Amino acid sequence: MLSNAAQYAIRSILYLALYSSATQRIRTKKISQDLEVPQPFLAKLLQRLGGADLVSSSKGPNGGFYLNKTNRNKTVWDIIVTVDGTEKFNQCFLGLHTCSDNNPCPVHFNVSPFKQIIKKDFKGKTIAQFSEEIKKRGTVLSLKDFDALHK
Amino acid sequence: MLSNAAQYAIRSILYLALYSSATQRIRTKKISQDLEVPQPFLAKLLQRLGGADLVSSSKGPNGGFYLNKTNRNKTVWDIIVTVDGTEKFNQCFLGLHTCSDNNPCPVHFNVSPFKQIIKKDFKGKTIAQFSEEIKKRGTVLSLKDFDALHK
DNA sequence: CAATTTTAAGACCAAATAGTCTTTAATAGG
DNA sequence: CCTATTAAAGACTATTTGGTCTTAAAATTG
Repeated sequence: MLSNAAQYAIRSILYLALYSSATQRIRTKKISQDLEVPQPFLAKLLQRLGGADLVSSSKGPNGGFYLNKTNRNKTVWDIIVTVDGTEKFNQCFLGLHTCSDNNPCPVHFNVSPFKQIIKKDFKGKTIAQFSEEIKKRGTVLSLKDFDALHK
Repeated sequence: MLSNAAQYAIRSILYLALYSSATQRIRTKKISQDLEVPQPFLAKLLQRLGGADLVSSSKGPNGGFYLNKTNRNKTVWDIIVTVDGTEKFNQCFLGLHTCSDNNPCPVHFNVSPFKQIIKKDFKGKTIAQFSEEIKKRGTVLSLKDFDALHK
């Protein structure tokens, strides 16, 4: 459903929400290792996310990426929109352009309600809230892949 | 979520379920026009579906594609598996290979239950049952795009 | 059995996504 | 102010998916 890029983006931003701050910046090398994502690809992606004001960065020694206040008030939906656009997410499961509640395809009501709920979830919660939730639920619910690795 | 090919495949097979029989075969040209799908692409796709025993065909004048008894007892899930494989469908929303109920990613419980329900729906109903349902619900619920076009 | 119509098969081309590499610019620290 | 370190920028390559085209083979009809 999401592109690799969007998946990487969401995971990176949640990672930065958990572990970075304006004074504790994180280099792409470390992020890519912890998230098991190709480093050059991630670098370019974070660059894009920077342009969309979803992450912050600074160059030079002790530079790297982090999230500021503004960044933390974005949503997962913002990330998806920036990286993949809305089209793929909203499109009919069978690819019919005319599909809607009034004019549904044969699987519309099997699929559509769920997509609405997921979308609402992703729109309604900020990155900050999301990361609080991850912390609260502990390691079981956390980004296991890199939580374990992070020191 | 599904590839174009899988979407075309599902729509084509439901179309054949509604309008074809062993004596009433349908040519790729007609199918592609009614479904608004590129004809050569569809031809190749139907060829593959034939190999997987999801559709039947015969060559020559008055030839074309149709569904036999066996074909009609397949499920939408069978189509998805044949065309796209199971991987994409079962994979974690954020792309984590370790993600599971025991070891969930941050969005696992937002997404996973829905996928299970959808999958169960698609596994549990035969093409024959599906097409009955489409007929029963009338044109409103039907494959509008081609239902309107089909004479 | 010849002509025509249709799928079968497979080589081919195009576009999107995924991923790499190299050069430049900014910044911190000695 | 020089050097090292980091992101920014953009050109480049690879892989996958989507889609086309051409030739062969099967079946029907006269």
